[in-house]
Amino acid sequence: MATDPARPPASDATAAFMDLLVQTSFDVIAVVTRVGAEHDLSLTLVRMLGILRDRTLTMAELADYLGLKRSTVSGLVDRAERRELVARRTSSVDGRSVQLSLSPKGMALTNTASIALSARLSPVVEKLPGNIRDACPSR
Amino acid sequence: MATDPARPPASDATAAFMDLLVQTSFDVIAVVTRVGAEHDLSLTLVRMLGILRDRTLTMAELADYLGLKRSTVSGLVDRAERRELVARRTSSVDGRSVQLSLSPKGMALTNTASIALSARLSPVVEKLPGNIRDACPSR
DNA sequence: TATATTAGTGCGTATTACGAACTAATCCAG
DNA sequence: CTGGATTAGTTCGTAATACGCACTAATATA
Repeated sequence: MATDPARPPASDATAAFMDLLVQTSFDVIAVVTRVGAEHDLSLTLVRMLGILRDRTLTMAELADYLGLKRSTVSGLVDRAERRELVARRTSSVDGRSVQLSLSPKGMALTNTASIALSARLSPVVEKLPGNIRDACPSR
Repeated sequence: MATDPARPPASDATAAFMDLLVQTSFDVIAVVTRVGAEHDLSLTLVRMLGILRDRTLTMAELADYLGLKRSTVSGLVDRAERRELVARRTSSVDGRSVQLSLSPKGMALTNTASIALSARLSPVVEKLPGNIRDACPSR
């Protein structure tokens, strides 16, 4: 779960903040990965569903969002489509491009996983130093 | 651990904070992945080097740190060893177990990548809302 | 209209990850 | 002190992820 909080030169406070940022990020991603796995979703699939939650995108756009190559996304969408989480629809405007969107099933799964995630994330938030946690807008 | 009794219950604002946390984490991991890739290191390899930076571990211990199975770590270490980033040494205490440590080459690469990472992380920090960024020391 | 360009797909390969089966070393009961 | 259980790691087979390259089909442009 964790690269270690290797103590950086104590003089550089910015480096310490960076370390906290990286460490926290690894923790968060570990939680996302675990919650995803409990719903049979890889980290990449979680990201994909999260992105498609509010939009309809072409393959190329999705690849850009994910920072992946089109051939990679093609296979990703293949598997998601086989599981009926997303649907491909040929664009009516451009016969080459594909409009991707969440299926009802995909939407439901995304919502379920998202709720589970919030619950599991609180321990990570609790671990944050007070001054950062205080920036949490709930007060 | 214990929630401050004066603190109001979780709200939409907390959910927004969680979203920021997850989004920022994905951004950070993306940077780590990219910087890693520039040094021919996968995200998992980066984590592994980060962990081994300050310690010597057995395969089982490393697997625990990474949250991976031993068989997975075995292959990971195989490839890292082939690249002479880490060294396996049979424990003198227990003939079954292996002591893993960074090689000089692995240590050098870890330091190089770590410096590159700090530089590349600032844009992510810049993107944070002001009140959280203000919690960054030295600012 | 002929030729680029663009959108996606399919293929071969490497890495990452898992579980199950295996080997070797150590531990422990009797 | 010996033989069965445990423990540490490895190996193997499989699936998902990711890449680059070569390809098809559709659109754009010269």
